[in-house]
Amino acid sequence: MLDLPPIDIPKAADVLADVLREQILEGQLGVGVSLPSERELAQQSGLSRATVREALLILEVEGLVVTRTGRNGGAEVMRPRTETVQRSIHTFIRGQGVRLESVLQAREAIEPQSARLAAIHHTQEDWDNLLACHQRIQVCIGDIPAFLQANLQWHVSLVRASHNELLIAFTQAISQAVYEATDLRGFNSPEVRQAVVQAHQRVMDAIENRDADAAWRRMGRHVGAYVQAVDRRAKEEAAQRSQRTDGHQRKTSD
Amino acid sequence: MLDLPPIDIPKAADVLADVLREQILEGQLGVGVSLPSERELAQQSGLSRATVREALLILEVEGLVVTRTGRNGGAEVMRPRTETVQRSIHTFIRGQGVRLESVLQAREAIEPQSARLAAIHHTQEDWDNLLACHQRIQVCIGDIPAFLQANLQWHVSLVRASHNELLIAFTQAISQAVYEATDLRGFNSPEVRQAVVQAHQRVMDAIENRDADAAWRRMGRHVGAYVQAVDRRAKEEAAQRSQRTDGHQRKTSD
DNA sequence: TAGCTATTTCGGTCTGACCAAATCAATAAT
DNA sequence: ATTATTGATTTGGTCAGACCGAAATAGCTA
Repeated sequence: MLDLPPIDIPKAADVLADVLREQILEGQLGVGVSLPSERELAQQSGLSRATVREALLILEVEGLVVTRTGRNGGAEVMRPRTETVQRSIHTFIRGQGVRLESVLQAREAIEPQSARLAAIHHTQEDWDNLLACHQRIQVCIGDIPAFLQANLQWHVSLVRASHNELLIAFTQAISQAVYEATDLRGFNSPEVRQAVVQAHQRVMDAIENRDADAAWRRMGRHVGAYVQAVDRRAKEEAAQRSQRTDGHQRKTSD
Repeated sequence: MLDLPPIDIPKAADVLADVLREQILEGQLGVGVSLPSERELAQQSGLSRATVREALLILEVEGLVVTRTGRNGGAEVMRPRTETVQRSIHTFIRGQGVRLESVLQAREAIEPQSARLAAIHHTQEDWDNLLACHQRIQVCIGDIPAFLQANLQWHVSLVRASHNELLIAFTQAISQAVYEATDLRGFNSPEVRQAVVQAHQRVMDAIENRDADAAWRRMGRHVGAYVQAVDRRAKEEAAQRSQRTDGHQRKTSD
């Protein structure tokens, strides 16, 4: 008796999407090139228009094409943008219920290296952006939500200066998650916010001097301090939940 | 004269996808729950079945549902898997033409932190997997492709031991890209491969002793050495390309 | 009871139609 | 001659209805 392993019949739309994706990634279909119209693709592939539409939709969700309507519309090949990766990571974090602790650990890995590379590769424009963010933070130091928003932008600006697309995509996704999960009360005290500004200043000094090691070290301390602060708050709240209000308050710093 | 800003008419399928996605991520539709059939969703939403199918396809590409055929089939809610993030990053790297240099820089950021966390959080099972990979590498040390494949698995096993889903997803995507872009000639000499094994051994010693700092430091040196080796090869080839065959050969070492 | 077949309920695919948006070309007004 | 207007054309977006194949269930038979 023949014992066949389970055979998977791929869907027609998936097959077509695979073919087109490969052609795009292989470079045979350059950025900006317009694919044939759906009706023509259907005729060429021998599939129905509905199936062709499914394949194109897959590529669109993957960020490989944009489709415009109207005459001379259709699917146009595009570069995958960082936003696509960002969306995917963000969905993963939400759907998987990734804890803030894990997100911060990833940030602890990525941002020091980003600072290091920024010190080496930053341009004048990068520096101007970073400086603008730094000043915006100081202006907003009294408005906690605005402060956090500006803080996020500072981190993104910094990693942009690294000119490493992967780190940029990772950081944007992670920063957004951190921002959304941040407990505002952690920034209640003005001293904490002032400490953040000073830490940023130290990192920026290193970057301006193109001192890669110092930038790396100081950024590591900065994000590390944040992790510890969150850790401390979590423990405090756990202690409060267990009703043992021992009455002594630790001071949050940096 | 009225001056209207351009208004965007969202596609029906996108709107439906947004609604369903939000319900899934919000937790109102738990993992494993089956959505109504396409025909029923069409009736409830007042849209056509084709539009409903489009919305479900979007969610499927995003890794939020799986759809099975047959009676009692349909779209079932699932957790986004690391594979989804992996695919997205992999597409980004290929489509954007991210240089190996940039990928290695990202790896340089992620893997030392992974080793650090692995030293802290690894279980017996993690350790067994890591050891198995380590031994497989030594068995395959004469077969360069198999060696590289086993090497990749060692790195993935290590980051798995960190129990940080984000770092795991990042590393899987990055390692795959590194593997695909690796120039086999860089591992021509047995000394290089032996050095890799020894570096792994040192990292594993630190992990076994739960020495987080040592694991972090040694992993940093290991991937840093890899970056430098690739750098050196790139410079050599650049020199060769510029026709200045100066006849003196540098020796590659880890 | 065990095993087989028919039925039912699904998604996957196809056909063909119509609508809305974007473009282009021909025409009319200045 | 140039500009404004208008209609035709192309193309994606949506819809309706049909059929097929896969999978679970119900019912029938041995």
